[in-house]
Amino acid sequence: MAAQTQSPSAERKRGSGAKTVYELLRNDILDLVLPPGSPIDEVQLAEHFKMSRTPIREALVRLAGEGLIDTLPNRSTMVSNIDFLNLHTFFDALVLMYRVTTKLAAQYHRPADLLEIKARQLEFATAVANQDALAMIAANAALHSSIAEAGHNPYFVAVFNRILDDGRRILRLYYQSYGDRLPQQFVDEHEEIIAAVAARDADLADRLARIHAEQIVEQIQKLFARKDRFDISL
Amino acid sequence: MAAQTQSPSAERKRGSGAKTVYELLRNDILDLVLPPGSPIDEVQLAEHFKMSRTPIREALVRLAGEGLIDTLPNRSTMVSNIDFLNLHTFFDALVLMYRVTTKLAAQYHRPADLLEIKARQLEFATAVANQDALAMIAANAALHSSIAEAGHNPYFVAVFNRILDDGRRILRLYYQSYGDRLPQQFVDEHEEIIAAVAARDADLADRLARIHAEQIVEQIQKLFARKDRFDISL
DNA sequence: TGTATTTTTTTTGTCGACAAGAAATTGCCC
DNA sequence: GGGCAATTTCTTGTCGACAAAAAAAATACA
Repeated sequence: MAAQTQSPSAERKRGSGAKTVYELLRNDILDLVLPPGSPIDEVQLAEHFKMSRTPIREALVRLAGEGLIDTLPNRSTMVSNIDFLNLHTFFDALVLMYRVTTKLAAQYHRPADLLEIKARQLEFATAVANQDALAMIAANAALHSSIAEAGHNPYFVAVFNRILDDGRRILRLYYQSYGDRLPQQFVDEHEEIIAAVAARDADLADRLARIHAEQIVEQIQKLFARKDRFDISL
Repeated sequence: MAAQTQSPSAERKRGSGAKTVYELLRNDILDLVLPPGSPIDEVQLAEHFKMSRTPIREALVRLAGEGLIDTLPNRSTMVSNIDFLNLHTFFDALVLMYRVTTKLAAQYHRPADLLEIKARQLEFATAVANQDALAMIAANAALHSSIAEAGHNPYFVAVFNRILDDGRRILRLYYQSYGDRLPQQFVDEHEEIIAAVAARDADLADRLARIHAEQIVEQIQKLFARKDRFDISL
């Protein structure tokens, strides 16, 4: 029923089947092309991508492992819901992981990491300049993910990526369009954080990350408050 | 080649195939019945469990998602290695997550959580009394996992479980037998932590968790130092 | 008309088979 | 005897088909 994005390429290589389906579905879920609750039909996906159900199934198992889809035994599977009732757990995790990963990045980053981080920051700034909300959200997540990678702690990288994924969905839900000047402020704050990381100033990086994270939390809460005033349906 | 534990039950229900294989393999990996590097053969597992390769495959995909096995494209898959060169990342994550989850448990636990925690603590004490190292390791992980659950933050629960899984493997590697008096000390420390959680004293819980975690880290480092003296092969 | 029961439909879980990729083996040439 | 190419073997990735479970629809009965 829901029209997926990409067209199925003419010829697929062996082993690429599950991977491509996984990545496309994942992006559609995170960008809310497939909003929470959307039914996921194996046969439909199979004929859409012109492959058998087996690789589709593998992609779904992976997505279920990441908590992006829910599978009822023997029955339907659908895009997982966002738990708005417990947003504070999301905020707690977001702030702490922003701080920890940024601090570790300041301590343990290597030259190549900085190049990656700066490339991501450039993408973010470009998205802001283009007023492309969707690209901005994705680029922001990618930037902070690259900072986490620079900390070289696989445990923190894994959680943080999961948190950022949920953040992408939540932000996408409320960022229809934005005329605010906040994005530019975020660009500036990112620059400060990157400078602290590059200078290996762990304490400063921690402090800046905390401020940045709390500002994001505050911003999301504001968006929610505004939204709540408009629709009472939830 | 490697002899798995459980015998394949006579009749399996629909939908239980992948789940049982997943759980059995998982336990064998965490208890080092299947040590790092062990080859995982799909057909062999299939005939051992008397089912087709499909459910086996699903179990393997899940395990790969958790990082417990590595899959070479088009080629063999094997139990993932433990990264001894970067143990400090493990220690960093362990200490922080011990602290955070225990603190949150003190703040947000509900009555049912405490019952669960105490049941786990009892299991741990029993394993210590029985001098059953393997059971002790598993019970210790289960106890701290239940404390994390009491914090009701799914992000932290997920990472922490992953950390505890790796911890099970690492500890199993060095705990052939232990005559030390440490286990009893751990029992006592657990009691203190649980009391702090029950009293909703977040700061005390944090402090106790930190001490406990750092002691565990120290203990592991000692084991490693001793081990290193004996075998030079690594 | 409302409810319980049977039947049909829909979707998943499992199976056996086949083909592609990569390693191991063999054969060939020097 | 050693190095290189062709071949075989071995494992995985993919396919189409079938059967079990659960929901939906249809039927029977009060």
